[in-house]
Amino acid sequence: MFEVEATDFSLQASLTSGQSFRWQAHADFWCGVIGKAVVKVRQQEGTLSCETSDPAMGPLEVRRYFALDLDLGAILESIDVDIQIHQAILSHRGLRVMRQDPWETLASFICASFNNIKRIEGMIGRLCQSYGEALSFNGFSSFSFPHPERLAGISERRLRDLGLGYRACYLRHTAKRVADRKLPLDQLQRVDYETVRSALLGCEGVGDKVADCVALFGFEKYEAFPIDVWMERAMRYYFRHRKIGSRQLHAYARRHFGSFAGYAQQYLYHDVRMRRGRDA
DNA sequence: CGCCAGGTGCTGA
DNA sequence: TCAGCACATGGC
Repeated sequence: MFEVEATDFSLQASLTSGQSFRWQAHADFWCGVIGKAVVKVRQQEGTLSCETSDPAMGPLEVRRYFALDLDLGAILESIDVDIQIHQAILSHRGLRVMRQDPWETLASFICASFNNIKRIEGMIGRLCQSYGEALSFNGFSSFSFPHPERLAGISERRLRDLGLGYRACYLRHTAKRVADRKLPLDQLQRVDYETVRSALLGCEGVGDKVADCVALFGFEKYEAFPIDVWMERAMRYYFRHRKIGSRQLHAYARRHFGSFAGYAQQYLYHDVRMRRGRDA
């Protein structure tokens, strides 16, 4: 058991804002998996109390995962440029874009396309249960996210049996590309947004939106601005009646919000979803 | 039952 | 370049 100082942070908002799919809420804590570590986290005001199955998962790693090292105040100030985003910031202050594993993020958001969060969680849960490593900790059992090498060897049929639908072949194809190092995820860590984005677009099942999600949640590319159906709703605020292409919508968002547009996106996304009732 | 969900790929103009 | 369409599945 260890504690991590976490000021200007909302565990609840961060974990319910649709960036991750594997954390489960309990009475007064959250349970999830980071890498190979089962992690129990409880937030009491400015402190996170953590318990974990893996000694390699310490305060530094938790701090990194939840991006507690970033100056959220400065980021929010930079994107606080209109009334809509201002309201979203007031409502969800403390929401942070987490630093998730690139492969898990890529695989997860391929599954997320044209789908709802409830079902995405179910699909990914079954994927981990079937092909991940069993993990346990204090009565909690869970699974690691399966490696690309493992998923590359699973037939499309088996993946479809998990309920992945037509995404099964996309996931299999992408797992192969990563396993064969045609898509070297570890080398993408320090290249710029456009390079990450175009590399990801080479995968089947990865279009503009998925590439932006992976760039933002898996590669810390804060200028990425994923636009899904919820974000299109939020963006109507800026373009009332004018019909506008998604390409221009994207360009506008990046100009309007600046280099942390991805943070603005996450606040707006969470806000519009909370208002209109979760999931459909 | 019809509609919707953190879209993408393919086709034809 | 862009609209129109098919694609699986489960919750509401």
